[in-house]
Amino acid sequence: MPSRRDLTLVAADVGLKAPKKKAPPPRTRMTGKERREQLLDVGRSLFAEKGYEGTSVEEIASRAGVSKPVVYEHFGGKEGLYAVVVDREVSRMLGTVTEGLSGGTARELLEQAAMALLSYVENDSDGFRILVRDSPVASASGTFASLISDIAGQVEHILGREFKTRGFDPQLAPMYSQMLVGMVALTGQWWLDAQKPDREVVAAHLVNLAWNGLSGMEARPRLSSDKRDRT
Amino acid sequence: MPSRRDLTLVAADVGLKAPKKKAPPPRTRMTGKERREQLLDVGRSLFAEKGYEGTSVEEIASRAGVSKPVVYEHFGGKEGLYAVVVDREVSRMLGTVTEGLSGGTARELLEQAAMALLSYVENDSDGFRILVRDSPVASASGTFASLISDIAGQVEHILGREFKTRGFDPQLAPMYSQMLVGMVALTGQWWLDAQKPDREVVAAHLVNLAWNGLSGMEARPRLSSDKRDRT
DNA sequence: GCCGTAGGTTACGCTCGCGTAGGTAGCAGC
DNA sequence: GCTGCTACCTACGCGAGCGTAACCTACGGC
Repeated sequence: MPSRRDLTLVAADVGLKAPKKKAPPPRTRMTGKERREQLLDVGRSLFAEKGYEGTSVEEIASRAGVSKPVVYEHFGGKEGLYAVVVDREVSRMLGTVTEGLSGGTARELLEQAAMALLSYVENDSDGFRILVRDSPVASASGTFASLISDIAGQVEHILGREFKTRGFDPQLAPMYSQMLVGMVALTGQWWLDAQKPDREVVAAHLVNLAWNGLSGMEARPRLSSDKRDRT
Repeated sequence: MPSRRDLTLVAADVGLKAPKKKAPPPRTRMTGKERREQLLDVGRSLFAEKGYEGTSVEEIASRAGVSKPVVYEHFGGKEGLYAVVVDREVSRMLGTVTEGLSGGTARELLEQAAMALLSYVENDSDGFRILVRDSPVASASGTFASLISDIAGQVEHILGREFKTRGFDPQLAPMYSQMLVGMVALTGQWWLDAQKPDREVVAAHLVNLAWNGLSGMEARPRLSSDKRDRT
């Protein structure tokens, strides 16, 4: 038996790789941390593309240029990896949004939130896709609650406060949170597909509907932070 | 047709034990049509509960009190069954909504649509759950488009017309469709979970936000068709 | 009463994908 | 140069689940 394993490193990249879109993995040796991050990246991308169940551990490993046990070494399994990916993505999204809020009037806050959220969608579209999809077992087990629905729960508090000062029943905040989040979420998905209008334009229209309602909609809405003239 | 069939029919309706989880299979013999309908019912319920991939053909068959090949006989496979279930559900939903529209002002149409949609959610919650979930391979293949997003496309036309008469750019109709549909869809999901307010109340608030916007919201909105006093 | 057919069954083959056992290559540090 | 640790590998066990082949059975027509 030839024990010169380093040759396999050379031979590997020409290898009989999986179907189509495959780049020759350089088969590098990384530190634990590096590999872990890389696996998270690869996993995020694949989960976004094919969903949790549609993604196999083997594919993740192969895309990362390693073999399955490496994944199990780091995350204990598919669900472990997924959990970390989702957790990171949730906080990344919430971070992006809360960071984007600089205060001001309610209307301004709304605009800022819309812009921040669309930024997240644009910059981290894979993450957004994952959040929008239903979770692996969560949706199967017992009550039906998507990740976004959970996230909408986070909005309750902000909205609840605003409701109170405006004299509305704060008990209704959850419901309105769902409405607003649903509005943004589906629009975000649609926007990802047909990337037609710029982020600012989408945000302006989003705010237009949410703030003015159908009855008071402006034909060419603009964000208050925006100086340009747009459709 | 006078027949001993009747006996099996009597036994058959015992087989329509949709609500509960498991029961000893009564092992009835049905006609092709009956079995087909039953399988569709069972399939709908299971797909709603566990999603497409989470549901096995075996489980469908067993829940219907038959063996697997029966399913293949009728639908050619899991995907075939799913396709029929989805197709029926889409048209059932669209039917419910369009039926609920009796015309009038834009505002009235909106109210009617909201009420009709919530009726659908209430009466056919399994179907709604399926529509809200992502499709089997559709989401995996190429571009990302959920069923609801497709449905939102149907709304474009109605909205487009309204936009034209109101002097808005009808090119923007798709975007606003997504917003409105997303709003209703997520609210519907949330409502299924915590069945808190009555349908009329949810509809009233839905219309409140969609029509008046956050800036002009009423604290205790009512549908114009509603005579009662509500929160 | 016989028999065709609709409705159904049991029993398999096969693939995919999860998770694991057990071994190998390089890079410390003494 | 041996020891040992970290990163990584090949190779398998195994169950779930799709789909099929082949056989069974009761009912209703003639």
